[in-house]
Amino acid sequence: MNYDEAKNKFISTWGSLGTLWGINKAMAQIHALLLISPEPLSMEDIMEQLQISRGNTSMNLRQLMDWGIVFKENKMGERKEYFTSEKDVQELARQIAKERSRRELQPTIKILNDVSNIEEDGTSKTKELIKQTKALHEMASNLDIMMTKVVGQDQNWVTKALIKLIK
Amino acid sequence: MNYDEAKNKFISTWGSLGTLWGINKAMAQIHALLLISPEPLSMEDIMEQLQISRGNTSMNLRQLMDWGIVFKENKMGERKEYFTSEKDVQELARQIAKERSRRELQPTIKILNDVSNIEEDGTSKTKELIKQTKALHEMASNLDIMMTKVVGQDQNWVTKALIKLIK
DNA sequence: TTTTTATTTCAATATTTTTTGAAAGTTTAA
DNA sequence: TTAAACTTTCAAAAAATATTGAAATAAAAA
Repeated sequence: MNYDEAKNKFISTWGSLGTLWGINKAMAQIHALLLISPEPLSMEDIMEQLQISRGNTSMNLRQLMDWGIVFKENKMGERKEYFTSEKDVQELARQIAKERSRRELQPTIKILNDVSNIEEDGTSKTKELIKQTKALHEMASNLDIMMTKVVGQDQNWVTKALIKLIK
Repeated sequence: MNYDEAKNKFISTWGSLGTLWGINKAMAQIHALLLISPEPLSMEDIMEQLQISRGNTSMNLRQLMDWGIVFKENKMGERKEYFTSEKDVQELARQIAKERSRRELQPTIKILNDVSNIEEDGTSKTKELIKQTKALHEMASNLDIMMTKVVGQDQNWVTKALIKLIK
């Protein structure tokens, strides 16, 4: 496998993986491209390399910046904007975990809490609803703690310790 | 909030959360419904409660069974098939983690490994590709270990210990 | 066997999501 | 100013995905 094959394979894998996790293909591919690019890229560069339209590129770059994993850069003397990705994968994971927690997990936890606190009326269906949503609430809360705290902690203690602990 | 409101809220939340994680709405809603139902439900029951077609119900029930989180049950003397969900949320999480690992994470890890093993040619772009895919490979491998081993281990040691460790 | 009850399949349809591209907007340079 | 370089917006089009429903299949009862 040569460089170009490897690069394309990586970008397309990352792209289809993205859709599987609720991030669209273009967004995931732009991110992949920036992640492995040693130099910042302009919108033109990205459009050309991924064969996507200007509008698409603009919108998805914006979203990546909203996620806090892609940044604008200006080259002196140049009007054009350039973009780079967060290059430290540990920090990348931390940022993604933080955002997914904020956008999905925390709202869900809130709803599970509301639902599990309805009034007990003695019927089995109410009992079951309360029981299951309480259990999900506890699990989601634990997951939230893990996601926002474990990931991105210094690699050399929690993660490594944990993995040793379990192997 | 009364029972019906709470139930609907739970089902629709679970449904829209599903799409965000690569599981379609109907599938997630069927699962939610079964999860809080004290009794097994027939296809008719599900169709009626969620207002979805027979074909849709059949296909998504099949997928849920493929995921190993919904089971067929037969009531004696009855021809109809009934369905239940895995009720233990810990076991549910373990099963989902296992399947996602098998379907997504492991194939990705394999590709990251292939890509990160291309021949070093001294150029900065090749260096960067190798460096980043190696880092992602390591992270994905760690995540895979965590997902398949930590989750679903007896609640009262790993998870609790971990959470205490980090708080 | 034939009929009845229930489930599955899949082409057609509907819905949702993504992408495009051109017009409008913005910013710097002339 | 006006022009040039570049970016954003958004309605329309395209693509991807989910859903329907009726015909085919299966399995049990009459």
